[in-house]
Amino acid sequence: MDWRDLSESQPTFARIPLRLRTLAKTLPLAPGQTLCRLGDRVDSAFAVIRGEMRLVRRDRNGNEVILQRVRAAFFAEASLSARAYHCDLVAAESSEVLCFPVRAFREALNNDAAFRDAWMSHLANEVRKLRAQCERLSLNGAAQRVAHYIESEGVNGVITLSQTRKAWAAQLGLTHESLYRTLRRMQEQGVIQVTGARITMA
Amino acid sequence: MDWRDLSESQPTFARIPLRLRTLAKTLPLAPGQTLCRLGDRVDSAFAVIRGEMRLVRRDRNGNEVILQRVRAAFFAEASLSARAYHCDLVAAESSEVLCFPVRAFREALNNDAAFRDAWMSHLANEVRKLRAQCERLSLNGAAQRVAHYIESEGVNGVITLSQTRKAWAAQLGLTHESLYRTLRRMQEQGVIQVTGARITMA
DNA sequence: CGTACTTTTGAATCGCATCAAATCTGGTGG
DNA sequence: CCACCAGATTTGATGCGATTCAAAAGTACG
Repeated sequence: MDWRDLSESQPTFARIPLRLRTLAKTLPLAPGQTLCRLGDRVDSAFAVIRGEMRLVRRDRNGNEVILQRVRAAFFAEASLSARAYHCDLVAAESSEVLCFPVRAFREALNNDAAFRDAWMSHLANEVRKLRAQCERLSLNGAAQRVAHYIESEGVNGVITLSQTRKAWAAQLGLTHESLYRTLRRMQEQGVIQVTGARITMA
Repeated sequence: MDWRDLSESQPTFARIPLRLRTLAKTLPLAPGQTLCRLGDRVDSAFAVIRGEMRLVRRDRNGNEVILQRVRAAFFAEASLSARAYHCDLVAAESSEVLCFPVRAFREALNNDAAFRDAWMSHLANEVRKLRAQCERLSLNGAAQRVAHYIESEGVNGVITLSQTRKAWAAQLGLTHESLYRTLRRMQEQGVIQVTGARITMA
């Protein structure tokens, strides 16, 4: 996963103005390395281009509470309109993060209408996806979650998975064992039809 | 819940330019009434001011799949940058919806910098809240979800609930019975301290 | 060809949902 | 002021389904 790959999954990237692009710095991070801490003054906007970043807080016993895990995406978008970061940003594994100077980022949003539109539509799209995801995760029953995923992420009851089933299971908030069994059961009952990476609601 | 209440929970409302405000229309909806359908041309941006709206799709058997439930908030934000709505918008109960002409809304975003900033920060904030919510819902164990909620939504391990516990349970993806039992157990184990609506991590 | 990872199946366990019912609460109208 | 009602809160008993641990078979890649 590099800048180029990211441009495909995150179309917003293609709209980043050249000037802002030249100001971006790629920062390699070792596993466990901290990018910044709660309370630090916001000076950069970030995107993960390789690996996984975690937004964490610590309770008074020092236990980590994971607020978010991020792969191949912008993160901490809200810090653009904040003074200080509201949590720690830590690399979960060996990762690479793209850093944009926040001042230049804000200016670009103000001056470049195309970039701004892309950014707003990126945010709105995230909101839509995340709300669907929340709705899905609050369903109980693995089968219901699978059906919801196909209906909401697929096209006309058909979906082609672009990830392993193990990763899909994690996204659905299930163990991979549960997902495998559920898919088999649903297929047996004729609710879905599985052909490789292609799944169809019957 | 009316326009005034909404302004408190949704600060974005205060930033809506006067001109756009005068163009807004309040639309009462009966339970089950459809506001618009998948494929309809986008002509309005919406906010629920009373009741509950649902964004739904139907599978080929006609079963409703709820993509989102919305109370007291903007919804279908992504339709601002779309041609057509991507799902049905239906009132779950007797509701009131604020409708903004989408053209005027887009113009306001382009011309009014303060409104635009408020809107972007609204969206970014939604993204942050929703990502935390997803992370929470993918935890298993009621106690973990409660702890996560207090750590991420509270301040320094303390939270004052502004809703009934039943509603909180729903938000956590639990039955209210589970939540009551979990709170009692956590209190017995000294993990939290409950004082009315105020809950403190020990 | 070996290694790492995914996919698949099995068995045991545990926690949450579910159903049921009692109590408590705030708000309404008599 | 009290009776009453709707909804929230609380506790109990039961069953199902997901997790967990274990292990085997399949698959991609160097």
